Amino acid sequence: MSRFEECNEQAGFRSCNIMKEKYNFKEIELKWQRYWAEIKLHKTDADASKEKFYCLEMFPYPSGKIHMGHVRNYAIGDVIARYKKMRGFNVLHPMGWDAFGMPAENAAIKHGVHPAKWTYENIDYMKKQLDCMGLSYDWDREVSTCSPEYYKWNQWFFLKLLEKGLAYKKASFVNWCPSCTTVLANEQVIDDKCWRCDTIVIQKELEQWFFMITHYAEELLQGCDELNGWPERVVLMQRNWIGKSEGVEVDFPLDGMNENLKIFTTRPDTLFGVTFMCLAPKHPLTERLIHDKEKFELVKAKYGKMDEKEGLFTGHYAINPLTDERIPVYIANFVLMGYGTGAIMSVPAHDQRDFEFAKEYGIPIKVVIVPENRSQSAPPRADGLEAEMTEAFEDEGVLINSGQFSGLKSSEAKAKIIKYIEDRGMGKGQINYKLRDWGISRQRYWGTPIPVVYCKKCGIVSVPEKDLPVILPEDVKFTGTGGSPLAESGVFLKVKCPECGGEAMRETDTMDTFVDSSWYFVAYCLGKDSINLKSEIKNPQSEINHWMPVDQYIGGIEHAVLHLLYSRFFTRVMRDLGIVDFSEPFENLLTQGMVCKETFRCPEHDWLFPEEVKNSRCVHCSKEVEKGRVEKMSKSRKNVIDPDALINRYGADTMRLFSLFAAPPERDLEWSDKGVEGAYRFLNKLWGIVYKYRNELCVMSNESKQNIVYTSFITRHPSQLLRKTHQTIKRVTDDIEKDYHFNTAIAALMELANELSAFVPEKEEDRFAFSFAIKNTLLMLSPFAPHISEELWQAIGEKNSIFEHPWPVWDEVLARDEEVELVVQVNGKLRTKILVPAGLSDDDAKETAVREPKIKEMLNGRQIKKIVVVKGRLVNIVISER
RNA sequence: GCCGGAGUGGCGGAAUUGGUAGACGCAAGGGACUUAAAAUCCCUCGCAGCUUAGCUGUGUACGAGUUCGAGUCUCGUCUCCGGCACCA
Repeated sequence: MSRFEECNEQAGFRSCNIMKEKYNFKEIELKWQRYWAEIKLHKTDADASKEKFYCLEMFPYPSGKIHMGHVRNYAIGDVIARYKKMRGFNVLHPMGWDAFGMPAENAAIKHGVHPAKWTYENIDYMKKQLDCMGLSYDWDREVSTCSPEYYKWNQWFFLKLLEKGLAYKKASFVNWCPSCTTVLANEQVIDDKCWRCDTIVIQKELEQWFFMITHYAEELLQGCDELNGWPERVVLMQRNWIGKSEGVEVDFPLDGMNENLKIFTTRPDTLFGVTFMCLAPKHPLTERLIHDKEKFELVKAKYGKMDEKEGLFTGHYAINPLTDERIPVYIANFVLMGYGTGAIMSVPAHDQRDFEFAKEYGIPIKVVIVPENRSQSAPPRADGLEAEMTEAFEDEGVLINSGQFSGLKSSEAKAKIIKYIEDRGMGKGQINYKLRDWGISRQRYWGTPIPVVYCKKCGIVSVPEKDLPVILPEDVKFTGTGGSPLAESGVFLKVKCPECGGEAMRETDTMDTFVDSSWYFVAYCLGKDSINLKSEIKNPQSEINHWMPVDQYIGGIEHAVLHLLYSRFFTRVMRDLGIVDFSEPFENLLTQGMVCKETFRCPEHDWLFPEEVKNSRCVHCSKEVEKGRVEKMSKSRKNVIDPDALINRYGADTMRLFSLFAAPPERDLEWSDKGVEGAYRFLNKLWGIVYKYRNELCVMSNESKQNIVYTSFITRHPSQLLRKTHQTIKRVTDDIEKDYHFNTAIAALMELANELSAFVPEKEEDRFAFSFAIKNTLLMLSPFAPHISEELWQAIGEKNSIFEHPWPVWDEVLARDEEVELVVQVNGKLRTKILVPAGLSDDDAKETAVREPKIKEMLNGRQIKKIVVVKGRLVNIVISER
């Protein structure tokens, strides 16, 4: 007795084998979910005899309930996981919870419930929801980032980074959300607003912990070349975010002061065109240079305002080291302190911002670059000063008015000028990145405590490894009035210094939750209760190295920069710690599109839920509703569909099928209630076909167990249905393999089902073909709609789980059509189609086409210039015009 | 502004990579079954015209081009969506 049969017997799952007429999804979905759990169908262990496949979907934040975005994400992942399993891979398919975060704390403030309680209750509920979807997770590997067993390792990473000098503390201006009373990363600020609550973000100076991601900037950039399995646009966004630019740092001596002004430029070829210098308002030298305090405050206030250029002449001059010219020094609001040196050389002729500034303040504009082919326009003035320009010339070209470098092309000149500068000690070549170090401090409770203490005597002391985890205290009040709640906790705050034993205070900030999600994918490899990264260092039997990298990662495009970049950074840190032996965590990435729906708005009641609209009128006031555009489903617009309601009404299989059928995974999906009905109809139709022939199919299925008889039989009796089945296997397999185009795969299955429902098996070979077609339809449908496939599989007399059965293979010969439609064109225009035997030679095709009466008539009296044949498809006869 | 991506029926979307445009689904219209409705099944379905068993034009945002042949390739224009945005 097989393992499955045993389980069946015990659990009684297959004891009642009488098929019902009606498709009762509620009954069968529950039945199979229980069955799969019982036999631990989805449990995975490392198995050297099979090729591994790590299928991972981005884990959710346990906000309370799953939404359609999750449904789509996890349906896609589940199809891939189940398909790969049937293809013989040993598939790792885990799920967990990105469980730290602000909503839990907000709930605590609002409702007085502890974040832990709130979070774990949400996890319980959402886990049930995921199970109701029939997802094939190995729950034995579930992780929750808010558990001390997990966040201990965040703290461990922190200590390792601190040891390596890759974690440090500095005072810095941070993006501060007054509403969330916390710090935000640059990436969390969108259009000057908080990504979560849309409040305007202000600048505030705080002591912050940073991870030195810039240490890996170049490597993270180079690594982009290897991300062949990622969507190009995501790779591009990563590259842009890192933002490498090559140039030179040049020292401009300040006239009459024993001081240099260091600037960075990517255009050393324009150095002869410098007519002023600009400093950022926060540049360390500004305080010493300015006289007009009042005006300075104005400029400072306009820092970061994009629309206005505001400057202040300091009265000081710098010396251009190449020309010895005296250059006026300004303070300007548009110069950023955070990039380069915080000071720039300004070349108004060749930089639009400088140009606008120069016009405003009456500064000369000196042209030093001309287009390479500038013979047609007027020659530049000898002094290079240009009054007539209307905009800067920012392209590269040929140098003029540039001393010994005049006449050179920009590219050559850049190299030569950099060398000239370096040789004379005026500066040096320099590479800058836009990428900033990662500020990880958050003034919040519900996150990983940062494991350091502050001792009056010893200063910053890290918590010894043996004392990890530093656990979040329970005695915390959630008032919502600013600052870190941990600072209020008596038990937590006071601590003995690990070094001197004296009085010390704990760090009260917690870590950005992006730390949690930067390594969770390796935690799954180790399993729920055995996360121990330290023992993974140089471990020859490493489970992590066995399963990683992730073969297919699936998630939303919103993580194109943040999460993915941090994960790539952490993977390199883990590599340098000896935990992993690779650099890129995600081999292939699929970014699924958003789930969208039209919006409804009532003149009186504002946004309406779909169920609040009846016949285009508001159910509350009967006013006509305004139909808005199709937008991403969001609670604020109320254009949402509740997965629970959908499962209740149509079942998980229908919900999965529709969300996979309506659009290819990477594209946005527009929700359609009618479309869902279509998916439901399809499943009902299939149910009806199997029900109608259930008795014959059972007999067939048993007979077909004698494989040899079966195969030789169908080979001797090819039929249209058999051919269609083989063609469908080919199409579905190709569609899944080629970029996971599930929508067309499902369309092919619908076609086959249409053929099945029209088919009336009469002769014995018909019944064989029919049985074969049904079996394969179910096998191919099973990753998409697992419950109904498993149920019908049982109904046709199969004894084992359908997911134990390998994915079907097609036979090229049997898939081949006997007759093909030959398109006949005359001068590229379709004139007729004729049915011809497959494999017709080109000459025969030509002859057949020319002999066709209609074509013959058209050719009458004209000269055939040539005939193009596309084998088995088309004949194009090119004739002379009349 | 810069960098990407996209534009195909009433709608969601197909089209073997240069070879029948509109697969599959939805909606719509007609019919069958039914006392009736729902469900189900069958038929029609890009647009226009005609001498209407059919035929002829025309059609993949717009305009050119390459080719025997273009939704697909090239150039130009427009529109929409995303990312970055004073990065020197």
